Amino acid sequence: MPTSLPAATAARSGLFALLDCNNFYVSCERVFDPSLEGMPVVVLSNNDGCVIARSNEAKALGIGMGVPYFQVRDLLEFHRVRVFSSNYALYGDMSRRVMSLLMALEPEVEVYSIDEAFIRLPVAGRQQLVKIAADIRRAMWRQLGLPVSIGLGATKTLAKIANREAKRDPAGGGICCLLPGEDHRELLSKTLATEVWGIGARSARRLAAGGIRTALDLALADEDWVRRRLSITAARTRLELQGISCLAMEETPPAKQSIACSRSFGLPITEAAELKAAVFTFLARAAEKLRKQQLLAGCLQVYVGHRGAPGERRLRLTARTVELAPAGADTAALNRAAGAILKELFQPGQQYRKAGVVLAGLTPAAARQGHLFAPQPRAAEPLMGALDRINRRWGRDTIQYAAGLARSWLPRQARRSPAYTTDWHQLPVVR
DNA sequence: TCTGGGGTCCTAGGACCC
DNA sequence: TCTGGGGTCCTAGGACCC
Repeated sequence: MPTSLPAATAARSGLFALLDCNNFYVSCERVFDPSLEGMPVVVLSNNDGCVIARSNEAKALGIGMGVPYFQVRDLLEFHRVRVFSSNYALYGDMSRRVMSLLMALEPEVEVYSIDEAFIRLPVAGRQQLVKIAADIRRAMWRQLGLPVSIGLGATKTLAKIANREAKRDPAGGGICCLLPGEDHRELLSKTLATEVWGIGARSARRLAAGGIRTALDLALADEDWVRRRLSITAARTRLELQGISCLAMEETPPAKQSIACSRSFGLPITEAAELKAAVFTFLARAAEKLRKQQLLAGCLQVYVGHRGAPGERRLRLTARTVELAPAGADTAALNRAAGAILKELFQPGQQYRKAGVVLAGLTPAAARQGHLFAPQPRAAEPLMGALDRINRRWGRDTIQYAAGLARSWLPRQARRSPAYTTDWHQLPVVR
């Protein structure tokens, strides 16, 4: 086993920075409601199911990430924590603003998630790099009102670790640089293996079985052992921790391989017509995304979630997949296929709690394949184009298929804030 | 009573072929 | 009684991410 880290090789390849918006959903709520500043705030997942974002004040109260809402409801009430249902119209729009501002400041940007982006930076002195990061932070705060943290490293994985440290240690001013040639062993030894990007609970258990508990342990572990006992992915992570970059920037997002839409229901559903209405609504959304990306779907999966055997806590999913020949993006044709699947899946008396659709086998619409036996589906194109334009102009579901109208399945959203930035009728009013 | 949603990638195992 | 081996493709399920 090697006892020291290999010399950093970043001079050739430059540096990675990771920008991460602090407590993003909470920060979005705070932008439009300053009374939330300094207060404990949490944001719930869809259906008000569990806690998915917490302000620092809420974290300090011991409210965990992902805990079911009902388990902490009393605690939240006791501490007068402000609770919000998730408002993806708002978060998605704020995310677009973050990313376009960042792209205006920096030439090489990879949007990694709704609240994170990697930035490629040239190798430079610490002072110069800190100034670049500080300028980005200041711009995000002044122009959008959002606090962000920035971590720098020779690899994406090290930039992730630097970012955690930037959040943890306020002395760094929201910035942490792990520069090539410097000794990061202390920070790596304080970072648990589970906290490393790409190492989940299961991998961490396997690593622990081999005596590997920290990021430093993993960086120094035997390559073959990691490769054999875990995976090629973990072996890459090991190299990344050593400062050897294996994960490149992806500035243009790769073409989607699947498009999905699913929801948990606010209340259990027992009627076939209600279940169908839910599935048709999800399909309308998925098909709209499909057409927006100018893709065709080659297969459709529909699944429904219901309670399993008595005593089984987890939701059980039942699914059917059909091939679509020819591939298409016509909502009416997808509805017909979904309707046929639902006839097979539906069981009277069953209580359904969730449903979803997945469009897969995606191909570019421009490369449409002819089909020997089925009629060409192009007739639907003008109709779908008009439908999308009207719904974009006048709001989602202005026009929809009648079988999708029933709304008994709608998720719970008891505490949602207004769509401040994406709906004229919900603009904040200044008095 | 009440536990999200949208993705990607890896692996193992079986089918199939020569 | 004797019963290959290696490669590819596909799929389901799991792990992981935010």
